[in-house]
Amino acid sequence: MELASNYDPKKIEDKWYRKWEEEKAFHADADSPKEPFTIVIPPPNITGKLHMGHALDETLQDILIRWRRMQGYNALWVPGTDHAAISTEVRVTNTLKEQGIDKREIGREAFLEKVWEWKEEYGGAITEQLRKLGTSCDWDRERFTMDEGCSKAVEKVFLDLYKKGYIYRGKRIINWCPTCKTSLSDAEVEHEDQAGHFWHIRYPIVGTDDAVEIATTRPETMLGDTAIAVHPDDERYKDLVGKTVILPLVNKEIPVVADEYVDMEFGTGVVKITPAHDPNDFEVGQRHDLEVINILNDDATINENGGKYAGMDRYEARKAIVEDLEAGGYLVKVQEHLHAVGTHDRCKTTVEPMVKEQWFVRMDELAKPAIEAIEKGELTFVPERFNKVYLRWLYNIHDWCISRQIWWGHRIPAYYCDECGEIVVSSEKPGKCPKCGCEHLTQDEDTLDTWFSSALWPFSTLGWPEDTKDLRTFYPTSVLVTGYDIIFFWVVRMVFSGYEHTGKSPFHTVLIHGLVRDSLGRKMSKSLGNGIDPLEVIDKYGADALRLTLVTGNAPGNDMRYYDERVEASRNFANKMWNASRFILMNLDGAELERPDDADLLPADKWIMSAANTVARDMTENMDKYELGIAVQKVHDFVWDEFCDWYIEIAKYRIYNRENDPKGAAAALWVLRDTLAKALKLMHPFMPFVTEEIYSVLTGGEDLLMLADWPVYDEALSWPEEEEWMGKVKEMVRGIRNVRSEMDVPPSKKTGILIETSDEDLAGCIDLIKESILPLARATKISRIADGDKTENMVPVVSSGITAYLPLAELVDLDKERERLTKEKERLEKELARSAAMLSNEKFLSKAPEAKVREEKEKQIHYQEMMEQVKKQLENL
RNA sequence: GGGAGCGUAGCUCAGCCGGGAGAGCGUCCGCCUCACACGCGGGAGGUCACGGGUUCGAGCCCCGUCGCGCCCACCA
Repeated sequence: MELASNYDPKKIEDKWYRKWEEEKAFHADADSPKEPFTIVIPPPNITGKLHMGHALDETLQDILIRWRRMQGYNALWVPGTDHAAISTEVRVTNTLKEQGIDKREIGREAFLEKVWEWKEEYGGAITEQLRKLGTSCDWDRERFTMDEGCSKAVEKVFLDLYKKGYIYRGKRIINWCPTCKTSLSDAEVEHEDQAGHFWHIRYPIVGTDDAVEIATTRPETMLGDTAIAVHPDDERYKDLVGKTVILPLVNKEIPVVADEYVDMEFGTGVVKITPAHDPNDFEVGQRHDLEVINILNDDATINENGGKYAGMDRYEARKAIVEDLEAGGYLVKVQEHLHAVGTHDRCKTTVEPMVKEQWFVRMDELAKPAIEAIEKGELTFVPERFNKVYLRWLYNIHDWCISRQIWWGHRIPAYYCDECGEIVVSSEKPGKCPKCGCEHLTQDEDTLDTWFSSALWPFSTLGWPEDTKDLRTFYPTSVLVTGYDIIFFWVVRMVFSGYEHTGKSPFHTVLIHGLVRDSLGRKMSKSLGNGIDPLEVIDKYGADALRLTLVTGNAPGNDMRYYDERVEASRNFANKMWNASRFILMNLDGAELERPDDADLLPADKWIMSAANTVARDMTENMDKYELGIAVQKVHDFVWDEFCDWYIEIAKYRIYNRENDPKGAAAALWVLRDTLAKALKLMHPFMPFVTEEIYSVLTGGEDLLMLADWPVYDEALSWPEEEEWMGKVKEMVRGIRNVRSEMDVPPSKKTGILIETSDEDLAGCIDLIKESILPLARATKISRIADGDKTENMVPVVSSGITAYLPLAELVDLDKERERLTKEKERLEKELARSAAMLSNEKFLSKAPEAKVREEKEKQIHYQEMMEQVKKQLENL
C-alpha cells in the first residue's frame, strides 16, 4: 500500500470517527463484568461554540477515557449540554429583538417555544464540534440539563431540600443585575477594583450646630439611609450615640447607632447605613431594627422613594446628588478612591445589592460532608493545592440564592394561594389551598439558578432519582476534569449534592487544569478578539496535533499559552510517525512475519524492545498520577529519538541486505513492526486518529487500536545489558560524528574504523558497535570495520572503556584537533575534580547510600581512563 | 486584608522520590543520505530571581527579600 509522504489528517479523521461510532466503540455496557471507569463531561453551554478551554478540557478527559478503556476498564464518558439559563435567555432575547420581537410582548410560553427552537437548531453544534476533537463519548447516553430525566431530578431535589428545611423563601439582600433584571448568587458576582471617589458629607446633628462627617463611595444610596453608625468603643463619637442627625437633601431625622461592624480606623469612623442596598448595612439594620427603604427600580433607576431624583439612572442620580450636596454646603471634600465593584460575570454590569424576596438554600449543614470529604480522603484535587481553594470557599459559604427572574430554566415548583398567600411546594399544581381551601393557586414565576441542575449532573445523567442499572454500575464516577475557574460554581455544589442525595462523593478525584491563554499570555476573550478557534486549528493541523499540543509540557493546574509553532511541532510529530510506518510498510511489502527466536535477535533488537517495555511501564506510572504531560513526553521521545533516529537506522542495514540475509531482514522487520505497534498503543490516547490509521494499515487487521490492550511491563522483554550497551554505542557514534563535524571532514569522505577495548566484559558491546556502526553508515560514513592494528595516523574517538580509531589523520586540521582535545580535557578535568571532591568527603562516604558511592567510584575510573586517552592523543599530535 | 502560585537557555515551558541542568521553537554550521527538508547530523546558549538555612549533597526542603500576574474578601 502506497502512502503519501506527508500525513494529511483531513483524509482520515472524519473517517475514523465514523468508524468508531459505527462499531459502537464508545459505548459502555452496564452489564459488563469489567471494572467501571466513569467521567461525566462538564456540559458545555448550548449557547457555546467550542473554544480552546473546551478543547483542553475534552482532550484531557478523552486521554483518560481512552487509556482506561485500553487498560480493560468498562470506560464510560457521559456527554451532554447545559441549558445555561441566563446566557441563553439573553442570547435568544437579543436574537428576537433583532427580528423586532419583544420577549414581554409574546409572553412566557411563546418565548420558551422560541428558545427550544433555538436550542434544537444551535444547541447541537457544540457536540458536533466535540466529535471533531475525537472525543470518545458514549453518545447513546447524551443528556441535557433540561431533558425529562434531569428535570425530574431537579424537581425531586427541590422538594426534598424544602421538606428538610434546607430550601426557604426569604426577604434578604441579594445581588441584582439591572441589565438582566434578575437576582444572582455570590459566585456569579466578580469583584473588580475601579477608580472611584470618596465623598465626605456633613450630616447635621439635631439639637446642635455641629455636624458629623461621613465618607461614602455611593452617595446616591443616602436616599435610603435610615441611620448612621459608629463603633461602640469610639471615644470621639461617644456622645453622639442615641442622638439623631439630619439626612441632607432628604431632610429626615435618622438615629445614630453603635455597632461593632464599624471600623474606627477607616474613613471618618462614621458610616451611613442603607439597609436596602448594602449587605453589611442590611445586617446592621437587622440588629438595630432599622427601616429598610428600597430606592431602586429593577433597572437601577431611582424609584418613587427617591423624591426629586426618582426616574434618574443610579449614576445620574449620583451626579445630581453630589451637586446638590455641594450647593447645600454639605460636601466637605472629595478623594480619589479605589474600591471593589461587583459585576455580573455574564454581562459585566455593576450589580446592585437589593432586598428582595427570593429562594435560598441553607448551606451550613450541606457544606459539612463536602468539607469532611477532603479530610476523610474521599475526595482530592490534582494538584492537591486546590483542596485548600475548595475548602476555603466552603468554610466561608453563604446561603445560596437559587431563584432567577428569567423564563429559561427549571421553573420553581412552588405555588401561592391567590387568597391567603400560602406557599405550597409540590411537583404538581395543587387543586386547592391546604390552608384556606381556595382553588386558585399561581405558580412561582421564577426559575432556578442554572447551577442548581448542573450540581446534580454526575447522578442525574445516570438516571437518578430512579435506581437504574447505569447508576448502580457507573456511580460514583471516577474523575472530574475541569478548570480552576469553576470550582466554586460547580465542583463544590456537585460534591455537597452528591453527599446529600446519594450519600457519596460524586467522584474521588478532580483533575484541575488551567486556562489556555494567547501567545502574549492574555486570557482569550471575545472583547479582545484574541480567541483562537480550535476548529480552524484542527482544519489546518489536525485534531491530533491540537490535542498533543494541549497536553504537552503542561502541568495540572497551570495556565498555558497557545501559539501556532507548538501545533506545528505536534503536527510534525504526527508526520514523523506516519513516515516511520511508511518505511516499515514499504519494506514489509505484505510479507507475513513470525516472531523470531530470541537467539535470532541482535542486541539492537533487544535494546529497542527493552526500551519500549520500560517506556510503557514509566508512562503508565505517570498516567496513574495524572502526569499526562510527562507521560506523553516519554512516548514522544521514545518514538522520535530512540525508534526513528536510532533503531530504524540500525535496522536498515539488515533490510537493505535482505538478499544475503533474509532471516535477519525478517527479524528486523518484525521488531520494527512490533515496536511501532506498541508505540502506537501508547500514543493512541493522545493522538487517536493518526495512530488508528497507521495501526490499521500496519496490522492489516480488523481490530481497532482504540480497543486494543494497553501495553504492560513484561519481564521477559527486559534486557538491561543491551540497554546499557546501546548507551555506549550512541556515545561512540556521536563521538565519530562529532569528530567529523568539528574537523570539517567532507561528508563524502568515507572511512573504515578500528574498535578496541581492554575490558572483556564489553566484548558483546563491541559486537553491537560493529553491527550498529555500519548501519549508521550514512551518518557516520563508516564503510567497513577494519581488522588489524591501529596505526599512528588514526584519530581516536574515546568513550567509556572503548576506543574507536578513524584513519582520518590526513584530513584533520591539527590545530582544530588540538583545540577539540583540549576542550575535552578541560571537561574531564572538571568532572574528575568534582568526583574527587565527593569521594574524598568522609561524610559523603559514610552518609550517602552505598549505591551512590559505588556509582561515583565507577564514574571516576571511567573519567580517568578517558583522561589517559586524551592526554596520549594530545602528545601524539 | 487573606490565600495559593509563578520567576529555569533568546522565547514558551517541563523537571517525578534531593544525587552530574532538559524539551519545543528560535539561532549558528554542515547535509535535498533510497520513511520523513513537517527532515538528518553537529554546535552555541543557563549564577535555576536574590539572600540566608537544613543536608554528605538543594532547581527541588525551610526562612526572608524583590518582581509578576491570579483567586478570595461586606472597610463604608
